[in-house]
This record gives sequence, C-alpha cells and structure tokens, in this order.
Amino acid sequence: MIDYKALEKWIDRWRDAKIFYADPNDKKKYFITVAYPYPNSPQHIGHGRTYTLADVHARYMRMKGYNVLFPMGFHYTGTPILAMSKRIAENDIELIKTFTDIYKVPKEIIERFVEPIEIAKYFKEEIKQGMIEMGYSIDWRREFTTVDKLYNKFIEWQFRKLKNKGYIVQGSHPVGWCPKDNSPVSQHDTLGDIEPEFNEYTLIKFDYNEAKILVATLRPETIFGVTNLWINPNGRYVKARVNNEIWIVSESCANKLSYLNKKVEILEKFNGSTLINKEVRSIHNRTIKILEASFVDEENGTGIVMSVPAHAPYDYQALVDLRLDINPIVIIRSEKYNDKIPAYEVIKEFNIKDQNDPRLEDATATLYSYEFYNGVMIVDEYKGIKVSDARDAVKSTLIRDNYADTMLELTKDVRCRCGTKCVVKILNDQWFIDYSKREWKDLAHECLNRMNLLPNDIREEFEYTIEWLRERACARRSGLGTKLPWDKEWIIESLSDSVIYMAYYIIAKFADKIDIDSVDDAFFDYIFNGGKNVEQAIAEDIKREFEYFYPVDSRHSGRDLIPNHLTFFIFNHTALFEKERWPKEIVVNGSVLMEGKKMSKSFGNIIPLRSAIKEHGADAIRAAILITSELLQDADFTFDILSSVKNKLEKIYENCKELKEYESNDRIDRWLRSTLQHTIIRVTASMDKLRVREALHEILYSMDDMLEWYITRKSAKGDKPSLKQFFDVRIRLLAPFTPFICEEIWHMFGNDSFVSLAEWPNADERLIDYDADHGEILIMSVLEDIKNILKVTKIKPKDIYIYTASNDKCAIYSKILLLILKGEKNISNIIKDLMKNDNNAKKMVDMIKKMVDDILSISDEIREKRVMLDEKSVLNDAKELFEREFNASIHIYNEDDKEIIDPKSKAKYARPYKPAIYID
RNA sequence: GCGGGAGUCGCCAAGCCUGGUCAACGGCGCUAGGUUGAGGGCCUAGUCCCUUAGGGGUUCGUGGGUUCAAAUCCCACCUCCCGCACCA
Repeated sequence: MIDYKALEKWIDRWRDAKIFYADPNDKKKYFITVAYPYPNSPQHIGHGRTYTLADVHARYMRMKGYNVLFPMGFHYTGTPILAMSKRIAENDIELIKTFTDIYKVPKEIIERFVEPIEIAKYFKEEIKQGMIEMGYSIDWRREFTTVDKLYNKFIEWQFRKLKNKGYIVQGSHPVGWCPKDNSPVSQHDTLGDIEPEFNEYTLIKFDYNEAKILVATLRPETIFGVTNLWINPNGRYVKARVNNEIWIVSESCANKLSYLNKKVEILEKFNGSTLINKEVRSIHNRTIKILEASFVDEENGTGIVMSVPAHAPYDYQALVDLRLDINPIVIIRSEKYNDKIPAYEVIKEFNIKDQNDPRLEDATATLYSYEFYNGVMIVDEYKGIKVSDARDAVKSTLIRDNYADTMLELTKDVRCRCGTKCVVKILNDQWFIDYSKREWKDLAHECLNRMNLLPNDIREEFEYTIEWLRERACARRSGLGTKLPWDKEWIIESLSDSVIYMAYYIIAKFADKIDIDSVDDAFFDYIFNGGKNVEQAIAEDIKREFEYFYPVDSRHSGRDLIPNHLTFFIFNHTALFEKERWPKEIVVNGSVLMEGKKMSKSFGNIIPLRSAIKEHGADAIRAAILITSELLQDADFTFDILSSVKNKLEKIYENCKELKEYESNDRIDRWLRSTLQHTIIRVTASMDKLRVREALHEILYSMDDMLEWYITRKSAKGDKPSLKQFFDVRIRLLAPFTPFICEEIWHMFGNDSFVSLAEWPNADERLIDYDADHGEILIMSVLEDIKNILKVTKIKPKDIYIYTASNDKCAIYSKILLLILKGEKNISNIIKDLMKNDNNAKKMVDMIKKMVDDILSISDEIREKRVMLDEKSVLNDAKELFEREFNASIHIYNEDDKEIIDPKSKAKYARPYKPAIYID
C-alpha cells in the first residue's frame, strides 16, 4: 500500500526548493498559460482537466530542458459574484444551502459574503489550495487578481491603446433587460435559463380620428388582406403621445416602447371594450371595423392585431365562431392552394373545431412557413413577388411612408432571476470593441496561420469565428473590474479584460517593488513595445524579463472558449503587440463527464476536487482524467477507471521497491533494452502532440505487457530479471502525469535530485536491436499459433514439432519484402515480377500469395526493419518457455534438415516468420 | 437557419487526414481458472458467429460508388451533440 498522505511531503519539498520558480537564464524558455479561474465556487473534477493537461505539458517541457514558466492568476471581473452576494444579503436559502451543503463553506464565513470581494477571496484561496494539492508546477510568485490596482492600470493601458487604434466604438444595442435590477439579462440571469431572444414586429398604423391605432405583426405583407382588427375587450389600453404622434396601444406596450428609444407620454387609459365596433381607416383608405377577440394578448406586441382571415387560421376561425359575414381577401397564391382560401383549407386539414383548439398553433405555423417559401403575391403593387422577398419590401416601404414603425419584442416570456418580467431595452451609449474591422481580421488570420493548434482540427472553427465576430460590448454598468478610463460610469467586462493578461504575469512578480501611483501608459509602452525610457528603474528589469519570456508558447483552455476568449486573445495580441510577441500555440480540450453524464448540480454528481484528492490522492485523479480520451473528446471520469489507475500505480510502486539488479545480456535482455528505446520514441512523439491518452497507455499498459513478457521469458530459463533501467525510464516517462509517486520512487532509487527536474529519457539508437525485436515477435507468434491449435483441437500435447522455413523460401520472402518496400503492393504484379526472374517461384505460387499477405499484414515500421532470422536458433532460445507453457517435448527443425522428423509431412507448410507446427 | 463536430464489436474509446498493420489498440465491465484466510488486488485465458490444425464467415449509422484491396476515399441519406454573443 502507498501512504498517499505521506506523498504530500513533496508539495513542501518542491516549494522549499523553489523548483517551479522561473526566472530568465541561459536556457531556452517555454511559457505556458491556462485560462485563469473565476472564483465563485470551488473547483471540481471537471475543472481539473485543463489545468492538469497544462501542468503535464509544463512538466514535460521542463524535463525536456526548457526553462518553463507556468503562472496562475484569478479572474475577479464580472457580475456573477456580485449577484451572489446580493442574494446572500437577501438571505436566499437555496444559495446558502449550496454554500453550506455542497461547497462546505463554514457558516461564519458565509456571513461575510454580503461583500462580493469576500466571496472571490474565499474561493480563490480554495482553488489555489486545490491546485497546490494537485501538484501543479506553478510559479506562485506571479499570482494576481484582476481587481489589483496595478492590473487596473494595465487594463486601462490596453483600452486606451485600443481606442487610439480606433478599435473602440460607441453605439446603440438591444439587450434583454430587467426593469427592476436595471441591468441586462442573458441566459444565466433568467429563471429556467431561458435565452432572451427577440423578434422585430412591424407596427402598422391605422387612422382613428386624430390618433393612430397600432397593430403588431410579423407578416407586414398581409396588410393587403386585412378585413378587420381584433382587440381584447378586457385589456387595458392607452392613448399616448409617442414621439410626435398620438398612438393607441396596450398599456404594457406603452411601457415597453419607453425602453426602445421612444418618448412616451400617457394621455388616457381605457378598456379594450371601448373600441369595439369602432371604425378605422387602413393605409389603402379602406374602412374596417375593430372587433373583439379573446385570443388577443395585451402583453404581446401592441395588444391589437389585424385580421387576415384568408391567410391566418386564427382569424378565419374567429370569423366562423362569431358568425361574421366578412369575406376573406386572398393576396397570396401558391401551388397547393391555388384559388382556394388557404386558411380555410388548413383548418379543414387539421380538423380544427373552434378558436380554442390547440392545433390552431400547428395549423398556423404550417401555413405561414409554406406560404413564406412557396407563396407569390397577387396584389397589384407586388404582383409575382415571392412572399419571402415581399415581406421586407412591404415593411421598408411602409416605414418610409410613415405608415409603420417597428418594435423589438421578446419571443418568449422571460423572467429575471428576481422574478420580474423582462423587456427589450436599447442601450444607447454602449461601448464596443470593434472586431468587424477588416484589417484587424486580417491580422488575426495572419496570427492564426503562424500558430500551432492542438489538435489542428479546430483551425476551421477559429477561421470562422474571426470572420463572424463583430462589435462586441466591452463594458457594463455593474460588477467587479476595471473602470473604463475615459468614462468611469462603465466597468470593463470580463471577456474584454482577460485577453492579454499573460503579459501581466511578467509584471506581477515585481508588483510590490513598483510605485503603482506613478505607473502610466508610458510604463507599459516601454516594457511591451520599446517605448521611451521611463523613470522607474524597475521597468528595466521587467522589460528584460518580458523580452525573455514573451510570447506565450502554449495557451491552454477548454474548447468552449474558441468562439470568444481564445479568438479575442488572438485579436488583441495582434492589435497590441509586435509580431514576434504573438502567441505561438493554442491547445484546447473537451470537457469532463462524470460516469457518462454531464456534471450538474441537479444530477448531484459534482465532486469537489479537494475532497477527491483527499480520498484518492492527486496522482490517480490526474491520470484518470487524462487516460480516457484524447484532447478534443469529452473525457468520461469513472471511479472504475480511477481505482484501476490507482492499482496500476501501486503495482509500479511495489515493483520498484523490490528491484534488484543482475548482470545479463541474453537475447531477451537485448530485446527489453531495444523495446524500451522504441517506447521512448513513441511516448515522446505522443507527448509532442499532447496525445496524452496514447502516452499514458504506452507507459501504464504497454510497458506492463513488456514487463510480463520479459519476466516470463527470464523465469522460463530460471534467470533473474534485470529491470533497473526499465523502471528508471518508466518513472521519468510517468513523472509529468503522476509526479508525487514518481518523486517518491525516484528517491527510493537513490537519486537526490527531483524527478520533476530529471532529464526526459532519450532514445539510444545503439541499443535498438532488430534481431532481438523480430526474434521475440517470432516466438510470440509461434506461441500464439500453438495455443490456437490446441484450442481448436482440444488435444493434450505430448510432442510439439516446429519446422522453420527452408532457405529457398527465405530467399523468395526477401525478394517479396523488397518489392513491397519499393511500393509494389499489388499481388498479381508481385507474382508476375517474381516468375520472370526466379525459377523457384514458379513452383510455389500459393506460397508466395501467402507470404505477400503475411508481409502486408505487418505494420510499416516492422516491415521496414524486417530481418531474416536464424529462426531455429531463436526458437531454441525459447524452448524452455514452450516446454513449460505446454508441458510437452519440443522439437525444432529446419525444413532443410537432413535428420528431420516429420511424421505428418507438415514441414512443407512452413513460411518465414510462420513455422509449420505439428502436435502429437 | 448559420457554423462546428460525432455515429466503431456490452460501455468508454483509438483508428479515418497519409486505403493493405483491422475481427479492428486499449481500458472498463463480464465469464472461467490461478494466487489469497475469504473479499479486494494481482496473474492467465475468453468475451461478433462458426470451427477437433494455426482456419472461415459477417461486421465499423444506412444505401450506392471508386479500387486488386475501404472503418479509412467519393456521392446521397438518416440520427445525435455543441456554439450562435455582451455571459463567465
């Protein structure tokens, strides 16, 4: 058993030896960063993936000899923490329960959470401890938060710089809005997490005395088919001065208009019934009546709608129900409905009973979408125009001629977390970062093209995002963060103040030596872009360090940040830094599932990282998160795998404990050393692409198979194993993944340096021994074949005869091998080729076919290195193994042998690497 | 709708770019045997179907096609997942 608690001592040893502090030196540098956490909750296993991956990367590069800088900061910027503290102040039971029961926050600390900064501080510490306990090789001297005074200055510099370049613009912008909180709402601010989406209604004006009655519609083209208006008799309506006209709309509509840049002054309130049977004049000078209809919703649009019975099933059905003698006016023709009244046809089709029939909804949707794509206008002004085109044309004409206006309306009933019904608000002086600028996009593309992406599959997603991005609001009215330097009413929002902070890690190390009050833009310009020299002497040191460590060599993050943060990161670097400081690589990873399910509070399957570490140790968790899938896939974390990994590690530990060294240089020792070199080459290649699953498989499983085979072969001969070098390499390969246990074993081996700083194994070409490699392949496959035969025949062997192929066959085999290596893989061509030059070949066409198959069915690398073995002596080396395995006498001959014993004439079937076998 | 991605032998999941290494890596689970005081762990074998000689058959969402050869390339279709903004 391993004492996991005891392994934690390495945390202190690493810290005391300061081995993860990175300062400029003569070595090549490697700068790795990960998206810093937002401290509004403790970390769970899912968070662990990105950070662990980055740490593995950092540790790997460190062992490869790089001077690796891996820093960490904390992102306090944003509104969620603010909202949380508000809810705490309001004594929100649900949230308090989450804190006490799930996050295990002590009661007396929760009381402090009415102060938002206290929440951030608490969870920051929590998260930091988790990172330390996970063994992340972070240089903690560079820690900072985004509300630090110096960071604020840094962000101010960034924004003034962007503004000077013309990348910051001001404009108006519609948002979902909570009238009570006076703040924008997005999906996670709403009850039920409903995304606030809006439609643009066309408001068509109908003359009513000196006033205008406004109806809201999504189908302005149907104005030509209007027969009457509908109003809810119980609804509350108002007459109001809107801008310079008198409008009649529902009271709720008047309220909503006031958020949409309209000046609204209520003049009079009344019930809908007042207007019933009144007449209005349509834009075509037709006089139509206002009729009552209960289906009209005063909360939606203007609370008044126009009736187009020919094309709107609701309207048609209402006329039927009310037995009104009004003729529908058909204005759209389509193939399906031809000269008929479409609404009537659809009602028949759906078998609608009355106005309250729920199927009316479907009937409406069906007809609307059919006519939109297939309908053609038949009214004079728009004759022959498709509905899909006519809609916009009619709308803009109406607006131009002041017959209509527009209004944004939420598509669904959206409520803020506080319970208030949301509206659409147009923000007028909103600040944006203008990612739509062509020359900026070009720079971003250029940066992307120079960049390495892991995995490369995501490149297209970036390309698309760069094109798709446009103006992005970069400031809000509330939340923690940095104030917009030229407009202190605004706070820079979180996705905008986190795009170039990697550069700030360089400065953070010096923060307490800097006279913050005297820091100005020139200070940052000097450090980052070689501007004029500045007063502060420390700037010189920082500048030197910046020039050493920047650019970022590898940026890690979850793939969900591609459409925003990671692309902003690219954009902003190209705007603010010289080309040689542009980032070099982005690595993205998928998320983590818990036992196949998404992690969520409602599933109750969120496991806090720190308690998982306590229970299972950091090593097993690190490996279990990374072993199940490659980068982009979602990783499935399961306890079965966790414990399996844990056992694997324990076994390695036990093996290492018992390790003794014996001198020996058998065929099998040569094989082990040779295979070890192949393993090093493969694992290194995997690591270079951060194919961590592949690497871990190799180290944990394939190396176990090697070990088993080696021991089996050794013990069959009664020899002692010699495994010191094997484990020396294995522990170093494993060290980036499971640093604690590797550090322990490393020291157990008598090393007094840290494995965390040990040299990554280098393959020694001289130890690669193809004769040994292929010899063992032969032995394994013969073993396999015999087992197969025994399995099918179910006989108990007394004598086993093995016949290796004749010299003639080996000669042909070599020729075939050569042909295939030259690229000829077509069987019939190969046979033709051989027949031309070789008389022997003619006699063994069948044999040749099989050999071609044999050769084609081995991997390229094995094929290229295929050597012709003295198979008889190789197999003799494993004779004891066969005897022990099958409990039988083993007789090995070459087909050509004079004294051969071949009772069933099997020898003739022998092929190179496929000896014939006879079992008695 | 726009964009990205995925469908592989119980589950998870490699492979697909660069066709032959593919009945298809590996893990988990399951079955049997060994070890152990039992259990766990560990080890061995098996885990699509058939097979008394190392073999054969049918498989990689569906249907076509290209090729001596396709999970892999091409075409069409079906299903599923994710993102679409001012939010971390």
